[in-house]
Amino acid sequence: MKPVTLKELAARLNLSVSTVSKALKDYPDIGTETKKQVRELAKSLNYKPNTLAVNLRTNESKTVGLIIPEIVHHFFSNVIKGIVSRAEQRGYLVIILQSDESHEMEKKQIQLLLDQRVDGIMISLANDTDLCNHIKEVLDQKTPLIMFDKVSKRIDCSKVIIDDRKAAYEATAHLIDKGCKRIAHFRGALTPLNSIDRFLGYRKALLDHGLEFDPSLVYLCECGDRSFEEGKENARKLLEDHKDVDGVFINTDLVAIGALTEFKKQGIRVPEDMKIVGFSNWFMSSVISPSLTTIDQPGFRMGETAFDQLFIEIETLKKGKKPIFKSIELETKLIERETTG
Amino acid sequence: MKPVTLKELAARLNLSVSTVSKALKDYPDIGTETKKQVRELAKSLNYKPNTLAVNLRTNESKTVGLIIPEIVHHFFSNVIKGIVSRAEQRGYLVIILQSDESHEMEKKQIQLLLDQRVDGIMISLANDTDLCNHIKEVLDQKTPLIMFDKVSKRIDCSKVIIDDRKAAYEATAHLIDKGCKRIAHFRGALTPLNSIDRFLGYRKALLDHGLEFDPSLVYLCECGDRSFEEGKENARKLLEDHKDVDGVFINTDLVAIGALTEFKKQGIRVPEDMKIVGFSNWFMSSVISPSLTTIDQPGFRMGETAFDQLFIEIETLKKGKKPIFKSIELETKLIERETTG
DNA sequence: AATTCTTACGAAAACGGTTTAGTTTTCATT
DNA sequence: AATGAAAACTAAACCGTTTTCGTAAGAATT
Repeated sequence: MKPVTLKELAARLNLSVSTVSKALKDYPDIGTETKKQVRELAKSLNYKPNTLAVNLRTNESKTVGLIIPEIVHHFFSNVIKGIVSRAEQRGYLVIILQSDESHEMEKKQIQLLLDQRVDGIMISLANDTDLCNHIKEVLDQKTPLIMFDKVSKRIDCSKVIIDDRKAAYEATAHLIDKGCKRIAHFRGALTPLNSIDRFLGYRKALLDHGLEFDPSLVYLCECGDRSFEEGKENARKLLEDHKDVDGVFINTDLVAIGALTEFKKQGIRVPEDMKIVGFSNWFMSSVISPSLTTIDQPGFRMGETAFDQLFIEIETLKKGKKPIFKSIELETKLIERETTG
Repeated sequence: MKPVTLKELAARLNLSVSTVSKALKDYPDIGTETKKQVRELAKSLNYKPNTLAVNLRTNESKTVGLIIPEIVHHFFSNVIKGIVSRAEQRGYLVIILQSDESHEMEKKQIQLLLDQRVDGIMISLANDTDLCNHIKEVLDQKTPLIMFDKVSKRIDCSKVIIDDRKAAYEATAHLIDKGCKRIAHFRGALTPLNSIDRFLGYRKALLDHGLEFDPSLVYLCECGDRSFEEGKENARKLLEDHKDVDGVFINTDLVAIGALTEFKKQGIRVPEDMKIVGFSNWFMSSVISPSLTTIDQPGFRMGETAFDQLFIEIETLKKGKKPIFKSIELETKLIERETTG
């Protein structure tokens, strides 16, 4: 019941292991008749090369690693899907690890992947990661690395991102276009580059359009498990603090939907009295009523792009060349729906 | 810049490769002084055993495969999370593949995983899978296999499931308890065992409680991408066809939320005029208004359990024993909320 | 007839560990 | 002095491929 090996094929055909190996790989120095025999026997015995041996010999594992902060998350699961689908096309397998937004975990997992000799690593950083020494080690080992979504400026590697600042600018400008005069912002956590940039885009849009930037109109939310509740709470506070607000740009759709729920509950008419723009284009956003205007954040495509770039770098490295690091910026798109109708 | 090998350590210490190997693995026949030296050098040179070589020699890869129909799915991403977390604790890595609900894909991916020599496989079947020859091959190769959620009776292996029939019975009985006299059911696709069992549980509950089973009250939905819309459509049809229905048990929360949305839109009061029970306990269900009564389907725990069982079987097999196949049934729980309040 | 070219195959090293089966040295036992 | 056992180490096989470097036989060239 042992799996068939080259050795066994060779023995049965009275050939050497090397001849059999070459025959199967279509080397030019093997006779056509021999090749035919070898192939037939291989097929009939259902021979499959032992990947473990091939990996050792060729020094590549045909697997890549993926580290994300949280698996159960609409955006990230789309990223996973994009990566997995592209990897499969190229004959690569994907190992997934979840950092749980913990810097310590991230460190361990990078070690795990390096120990496993993966051919490349893709990572979206945990919120609490700012020191990136553990990441540097990846580059030291010449293992190709792609950062996506939550990246660090301090690391010299390829990145796949969106222009959060520009997208947020567009979202806010859209509210202004639609006639909003006093626009609030529910921002994300303080450390991630993402939410900082979205905040900056929001502020710049205000100033560029001659509106005052009022820090008291900026509300914080962690955007974790309690996103929906945070949206409601922030909406409640906003209505208490500021009667004159007529628009709000919100860091994440789920928070936005929470806020929308609260607005409706309190009898605020959306979009007449209050316009809302979210971020991420979660599928529920198109389905609720009123449907949510939002920024489309292309998770699936980000995954695809990240893997494609990783693949390029793996191939380049195999040829002994030095890969060129790229920062790829994916287009976001404002999706106009009823909350700004 | 080459990674450090045993050979190099041996050369530096004037020892043989085998001594170094044993020293690092704490064999009893190596002197304490030698062990100390070896370990110190290994640490200072940052020696890491080459997993590829270890894998070949020990004939295990310390990786397991996971095949699911769809990654971007709340239930499955919870399963993934459960599996990944448990695997990591045990020093295993998880390779993820998505079958896209396609039997053909499933076949290819199983081959991929077997070729990769994973130590075990976990799978939730695609909807269109009924012939399971491709699965049999896994067992032929003595690769441990766990089926979860969508399983097949035809395969003799360990399974992790819930009692869909019982859960559906409980859901329906709850509606009856709350005074419903005429209860509809939005069922899932026709082939998966899951939705069949939920349907059967629904019917049995009706009959056991002296209510008539009326096939025209059963509506079909695919429960794919269009779930929400399907919920709305089915709700619309239901209201047209049957004025007297006062309760509905729905195959999936997302469909239920769609239906709820439609009911509200048409001025049907929930729960006064219409009571609803969903299935899966999606996080949105607790957050919408009125919040949705549902059956909690423990995705995370299912993932954990599936891996735990896989781990047991891998270990058993390593010892040369034959694993005992178990069918593990996880508890579901009725979560009472406002739609049956 | 001697030389060179092809053609078709095989031997063996290599990948980097693990493990079995020795081997040598030392020391205690009879 | 002969025997035995324990301690500490090594040689070598092995896992299953890949690939380099030969080599033998026959064909073609001079």
